[in-house]
Amino acid sequence: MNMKRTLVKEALGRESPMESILVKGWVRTRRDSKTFSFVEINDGSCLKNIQIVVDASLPAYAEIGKVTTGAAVSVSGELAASQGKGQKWEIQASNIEVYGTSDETYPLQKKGHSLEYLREIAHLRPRSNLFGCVFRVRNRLAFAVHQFFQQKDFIYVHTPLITANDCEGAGELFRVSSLDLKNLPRQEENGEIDFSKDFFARPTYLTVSGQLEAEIFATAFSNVYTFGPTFRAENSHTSRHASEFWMIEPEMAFCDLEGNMDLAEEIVKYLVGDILDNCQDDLSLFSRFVDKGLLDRLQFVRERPFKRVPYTEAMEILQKSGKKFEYPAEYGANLQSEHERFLSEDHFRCPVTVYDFPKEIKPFYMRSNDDGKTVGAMDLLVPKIGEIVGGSQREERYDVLAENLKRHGLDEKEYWWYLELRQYGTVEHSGFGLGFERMLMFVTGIANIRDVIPFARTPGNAEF
RNA sequence: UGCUCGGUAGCUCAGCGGUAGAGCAGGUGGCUGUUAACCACUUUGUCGCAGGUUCGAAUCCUGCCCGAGCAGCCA
Repeated sequence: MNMKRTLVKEALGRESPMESILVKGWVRTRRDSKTFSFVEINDGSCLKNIQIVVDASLPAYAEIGKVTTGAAVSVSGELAASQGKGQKWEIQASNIEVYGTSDETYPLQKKGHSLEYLREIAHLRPRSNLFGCVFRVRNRLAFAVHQFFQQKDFIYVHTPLITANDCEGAGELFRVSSLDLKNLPRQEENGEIDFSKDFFARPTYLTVSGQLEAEIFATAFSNVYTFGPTFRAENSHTSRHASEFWMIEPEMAFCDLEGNMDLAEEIVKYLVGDILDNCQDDLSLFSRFVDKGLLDRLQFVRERPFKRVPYTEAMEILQKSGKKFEYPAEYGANLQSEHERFLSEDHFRCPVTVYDFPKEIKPFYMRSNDDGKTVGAMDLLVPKIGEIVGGSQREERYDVLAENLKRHGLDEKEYWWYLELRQYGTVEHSGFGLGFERMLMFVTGIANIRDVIPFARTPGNAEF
């Protein structure tokens, strides 16, 4: 007979016992008694393990020595109310079969491990409690992103990962090439590398943003979003930067900066609320072991309105704060990490959207305001993490955009199609980038971006 | 890339000039409807690598490698 396997999540959520049940998973721990053993099994479907009672009178008990932490097993038996405290259900085993054994060298012993150590065993850490929670929440968060936009009839667009755009000013790029590094073709005139011989007949890179292409789709579908990987070759060693990360980039036609800020705040609240409603068990582990204030902060973010403040006013707040900053808060300067943290953690004590930044510190595509000094940019800052959203209203006026390209030293010809969007049926439009991993850090309380990515890519690290 | 901190048993860490320790994990025995089980006993080390100082270096110095934090860049 072929019995259907039941997931641990489903078994533990049962209202009634089951005469026969089959579960499969990995052994977390075993406790032996004289006449029976307790075995706890986890299959990743939820944080909790299911307790198996294996009586010494069973034929299979002869093999109980193989049922060690880390082993893959299959258990059949009866789902019954537990006689002990601590769990509602347990399985009285009639048979237990070991698929793959494990031994004392198994790196994930049933003791707390440091995050740094677990990072070094990225092939096994998903089997730990903490990372099980992280990646279940990651899954749910990705689902919620799509749900949010689909409910609003945004069109999901797949923008290219390989791009010829190298001058967005957004950090270093990874080059994509199929040229033989040991035998590079050279231009006769100047000896420089001849990229016309390369695969795409031009220099190409991994994308740092799908925004420009998303703008194309927004001027056809009105409301669109991208959700995919992006790449930055910056040599950053911080807890919030990775070389490969996922970004969510909505782009909306017929939408100004205010509508853009509305959407940014709405999605942050929505995602927080969705995780609060659907990942309670996982969140409870984070709030116990990672960040005691997590649940309060998430509730707060879901319920309370965010603050909104123009850049100029933000600078005044920083100047009047009397606080000594390493980098002085002066008009024309970028908001430093310490400034962002002061605004969201000390002054407003909630998420803050700063908008209307000096044009000198922002990219060419942002829309010039009538004051001639600022552009319609916005950053959404959250406590502990800082910038989680960065966006702007895009310059939709052909002449102004062409002038901006010139001012930034960029070649109009390279942006011919971007300019043509302003030549044919141009319209005000806006969008932003939401860092998926930063959102996940915010929602889980995990402090290091390397611990919310299954296999993190950072400078010098791409093993798994 | 700059500054700071760190690398000692499988893991977490103590030792900081006199020749290597604890807790946990593992092993053995006992006990128990147990639940990060408990009790007793017990195994384990190129002290990151390479030089140097010293009678003697895990300990001090130099270089290198690796990791972490902060800053810049940004999401």
